[in-house]
Amino acid sequence: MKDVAQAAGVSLGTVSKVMNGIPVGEKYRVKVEAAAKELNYQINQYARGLKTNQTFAVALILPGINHPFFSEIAQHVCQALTRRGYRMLLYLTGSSPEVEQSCVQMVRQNMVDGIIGLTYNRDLQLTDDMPFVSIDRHFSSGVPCVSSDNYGGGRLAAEKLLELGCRKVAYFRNGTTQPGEADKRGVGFEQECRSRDADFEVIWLNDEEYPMEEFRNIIIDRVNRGTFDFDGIFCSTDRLAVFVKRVLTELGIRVPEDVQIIGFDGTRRFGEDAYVCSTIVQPVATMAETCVDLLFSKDLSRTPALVCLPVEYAYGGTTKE
Amino acid sequence: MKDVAQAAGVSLGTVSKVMNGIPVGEKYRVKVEAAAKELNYQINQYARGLKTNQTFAVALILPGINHPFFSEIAQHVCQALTRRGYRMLLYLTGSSPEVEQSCVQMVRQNMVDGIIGLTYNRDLQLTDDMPFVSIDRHFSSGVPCVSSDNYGGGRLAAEKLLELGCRKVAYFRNGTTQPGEADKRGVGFEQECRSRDADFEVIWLNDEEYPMEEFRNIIIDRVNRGTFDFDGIFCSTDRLAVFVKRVLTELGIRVPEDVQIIGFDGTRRFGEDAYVCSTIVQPVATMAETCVDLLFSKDLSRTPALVCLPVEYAYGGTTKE
DNA sequence: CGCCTTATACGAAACGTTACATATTGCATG
DNA sequence: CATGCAATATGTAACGTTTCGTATAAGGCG
Repeated sequence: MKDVAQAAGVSLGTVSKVMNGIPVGEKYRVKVEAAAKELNYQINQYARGLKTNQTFAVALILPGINHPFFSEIAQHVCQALTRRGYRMLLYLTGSSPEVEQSCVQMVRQNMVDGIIGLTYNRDLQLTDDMPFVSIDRHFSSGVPCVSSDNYGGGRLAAEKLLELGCRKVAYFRNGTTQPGEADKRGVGFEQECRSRDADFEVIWLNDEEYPMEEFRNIIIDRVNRGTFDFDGIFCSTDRLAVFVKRVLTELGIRVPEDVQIIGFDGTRRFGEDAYVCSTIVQPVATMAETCVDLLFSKDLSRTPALVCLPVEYAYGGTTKE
Repeated sequence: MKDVAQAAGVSLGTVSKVMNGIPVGEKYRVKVEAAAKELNYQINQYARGLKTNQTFAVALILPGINHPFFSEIAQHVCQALTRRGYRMLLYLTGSSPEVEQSCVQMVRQNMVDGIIGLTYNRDLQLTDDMPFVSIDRHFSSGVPCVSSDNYGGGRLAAEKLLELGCRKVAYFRNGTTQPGEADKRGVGFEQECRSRDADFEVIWLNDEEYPMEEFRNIIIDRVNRGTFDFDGIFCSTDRLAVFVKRVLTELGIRVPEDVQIIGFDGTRRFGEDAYVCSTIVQPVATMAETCVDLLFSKDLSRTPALVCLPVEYAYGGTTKE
């Protein structure tokens, strides 16, 4: 910058103004721009960040990125940020609370302007001076949380299964014991079943103790005992739904003729528009963009604490319709 | 840091040393560490970066992240970087040369310590002072390129198809006209066919002009004319392979009984270990880690210009075995 | 006990910006 | 033509680190 100033015969302050688009005398601006191009000058964001405490960077914290749901979130968050001239730091935690905490730590050091996080650590210490938007997890304090309508999705799943003729339905759930918005899927499902006086059961395996494979044993066990009397299953994720479908098929139980299955997420087949199973579709793109919007809303404290985006049902072959 | 120094009754230099793990008198170290914890001191990476020109950040440039191949790359690169105490900036280009160039630009401003890029822009201007490792694209200058053994993969595909009994095989390719390492898939395929005196044909659609859907028209057209005489197809990507399989199935052509198909990448079904099609598997994890290794190798100029990682064939239902 | 050597903490300068107070310019007015 | 005022460029002091030359303390030896 010093070189540019010298080459253009102006002061540093003037160069600074030009680089920031602050109005400056026409002839000066031209000279500075010429000199900058000539010298291939690149502004040093680290010096700027040091001075302004603005870094034009946002951190995205995710458990991983190998799941379509996560990678879609990342994709849309990244695009939304780029559109606003921001860049994205990606942190992958593997769902480990410790790693999650250390991310927040790192993120503070790196002085990003904000964080968007899909975390599981219930005691995550976030500094109140750091804009934070959470996905699928409602923190106590004034951190906004965006999620899809998990409760409504649960109800919708029950409604669909029952309207498609199921007599006894089940909710299969795996995942962490850490409380999150996703819990409401089960709540909605139960309530809808109750209000319809329908027979239902909940089978919940937390994956701290059991791998998803454990569902296989449970199913086989109940089949053997003759207590596998469901004709409709709502699974907490598409991943689980696909797995359950496979197990049932292996056992000679037909899907969807004998048992109908609905998943949650809206995961599509690779290279196709079709869904991997009948499912409750989360509006991932909208969720991601809402996160970014929220992060940039001027007054974070006066912002809605919980943004709940609408879900919809989609047919994917594991239900009759 | 000033506060910490004051609280500990030492100078800034001493605090700096403690924070960087440089040996310092025991009693000083203890006092400084206590004060730092007390004041919840966080080092300011921007100030440090300004001074040292080391940012402990690496940029990963990808076309997008919605494709399993890309997201796996991102996942492993991120993990490898984290393991080394680095963080990752993610840039998504959508395969646009302009965006790719502007990424390099941004990346220079942000003063990352290096770039790993999967780019298509053949005239990408990279500064020679910036460590750059390329995936699947061999630049002229001293930028190392890591890719899987595309040539060998092409030969392997031909070998497999022919050994599984195919009499006339084809290479279906879509993608950019921009030259890249992936071109060698076709070269290897052709050579293996020639050396076996086998009948083969190449159908290449660049997606600047045609969407992948165009393959449907070509296939239908040839079926109608009676010139669809292949019994083995090697597709440049799994994506294309899956598509072609679907088209053939729609036309009543059985896969793999009538036509066997091999793809490229090693994409797995969602939630299963199985591959989406019979395929040549790229060692994505190794590729990603090699990129990071290369980026950190002391003397980038004396580093191999092209690292070629072994591929392997995997059965995925679209071949007889 | 004093001097010299070695080790180690100190202090100031610098990294590349921005922002504010000050100086300069240009222009209109009396 | 001098004066005053507005507009605009200049110069300088930070921002929070690291680094390096200098000063100080500690320890060993004569």
